[in-house]
Amino acid sequence: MTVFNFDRASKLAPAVARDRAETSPCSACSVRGMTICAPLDAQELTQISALMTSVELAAGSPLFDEGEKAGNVYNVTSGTIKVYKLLPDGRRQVTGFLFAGDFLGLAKQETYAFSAEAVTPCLLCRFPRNKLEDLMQRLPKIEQRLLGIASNELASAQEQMLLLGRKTAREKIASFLLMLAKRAKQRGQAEDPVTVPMSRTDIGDYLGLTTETVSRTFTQLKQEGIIQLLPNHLVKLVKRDDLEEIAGGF
Amino acid sequence: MTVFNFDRASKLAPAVARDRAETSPCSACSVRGMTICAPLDAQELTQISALMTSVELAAGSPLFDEGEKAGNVYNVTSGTIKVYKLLPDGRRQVTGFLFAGDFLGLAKQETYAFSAEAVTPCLLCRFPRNKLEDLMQRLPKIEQRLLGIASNELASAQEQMLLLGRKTAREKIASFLLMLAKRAKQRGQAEDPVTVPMSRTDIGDYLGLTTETVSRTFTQLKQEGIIQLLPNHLVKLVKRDDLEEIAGGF
DNA sequence: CGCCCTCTTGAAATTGTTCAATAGAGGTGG
DNA sequence: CCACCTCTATTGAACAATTTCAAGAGGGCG
Repeated sequence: MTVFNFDRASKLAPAVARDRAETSPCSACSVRGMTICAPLDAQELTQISALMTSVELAAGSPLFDEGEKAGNVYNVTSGTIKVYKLLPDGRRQVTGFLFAGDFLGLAKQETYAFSAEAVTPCLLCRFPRNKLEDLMQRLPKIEQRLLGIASNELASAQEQMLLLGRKTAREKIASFLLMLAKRAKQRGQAEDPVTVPMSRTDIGDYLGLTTETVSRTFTQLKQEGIIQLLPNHLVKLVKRDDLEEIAGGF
Repeated sequence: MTVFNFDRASKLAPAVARDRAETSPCSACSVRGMTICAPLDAQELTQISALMTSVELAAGSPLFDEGEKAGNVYNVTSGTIKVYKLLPDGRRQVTGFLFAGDFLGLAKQETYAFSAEAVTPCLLCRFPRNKLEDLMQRLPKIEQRLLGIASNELASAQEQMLLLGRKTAREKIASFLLMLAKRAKQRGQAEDPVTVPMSRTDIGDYLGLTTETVSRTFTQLKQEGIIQLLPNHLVKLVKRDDLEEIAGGF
């Protein structure tokens, strides 16, 4: 079994890493075009894949914790990861959700600035940071790509600050659903009945709301016929225009 | 007059740019060590300074607006800049304040993702983006530096999301004052009577609060003897430990 | 089939906002 | 140099959105 089969992961053991022997397994990677590997040719892929270890995570398993030594960076190949920060008393802010193709672990400092945990079963590619840095010296394309990724994340972070600081609960939920739809589309997945794999608590911690408010707002939108709550974590965006209107230009 | 005299700017015309003739004016730059120029030697400084134009901004003058073509990047050499996003109905989120030594204008996309405006009179170094990108090809050190800056900004952005999503007004104000003090210290300025150059409205728009709440919270902290509000936008952090306690691990 | 965890719903409480008025500070011109 | 004017900051009271506390319903997994 190759680790590059997606969306079939079930009954995964937590945080199992396995060595890889195949030559350039990356050539079969379905998310290659979206991530740090995108600008590399076949020969360079072989080089980077030599550094890579694949990691499986069961739903709910931690990938790393804030403050831990930042030894690795990751690429999500399937599943959903949440990234969060905690206050001393336990209040949590989810600062992002990561899906197939997303990059994770950028840290200028020696330690991670946030914790990361699997929301669903996940597959990731892991790269030791020091080795990747060595490779970057020889392949500046990677560094350029990383800078591009960081710029995009910075723009998203600002969008999220606008949401957290200035939007109402209703606007937050609308923005959130549209964001999920947009990102699903980007990675070639269905965007209309959009998959919402995370719990109400996670959504609340992402949007700066309580679970109750998230739940109430979903119900409200449902009763207005703007969305439908389907089984299997699916949400149908019945009146997408209304959602866009509510979200306020996201 | 060199543009590298700081803190004396007064009666500035808005957005005046002037060509520069001196060779490597950067050698006298007081913020060089903190910015993209940090890793460059004298000869490389000459190269980068050849691309540079200096810009003066009067307090309240815009530097650029969200959506505008992102033609330049900037380095703040003195003064305070605010960076913000707007909702269609005018609600504003200030996503950051920039001080001497800070870098501004990173944009993967063709257009700026935010607006920037001077809070106080400012001096900046301006670099055309395309020319800087050419130079980066030859001097990968710059790109590395930029990636480092972006990583730091990303970490700050996540800290700010935690603040916006999960902290109370009191905690937000405490965190804000400590952040200002910390950054003043970093650039070698007084950190105890800390300078708070921005208006209550700007602070509110940064912290996701109204001016009234900002004002009330300042008053409350003052009455508890935790801070003192001095003239000239100065705030004395009388009980810094209490502030740290209130801020909750920032 | 039943248990447990998540989600939903309700009512009360609270934080922060909104609306409104006053006080203060900085800048201008006489 | 002082008085005035305007913009910003402060303070108060009523209001509203969201949270908190509490209970019940639903759904998935063993």
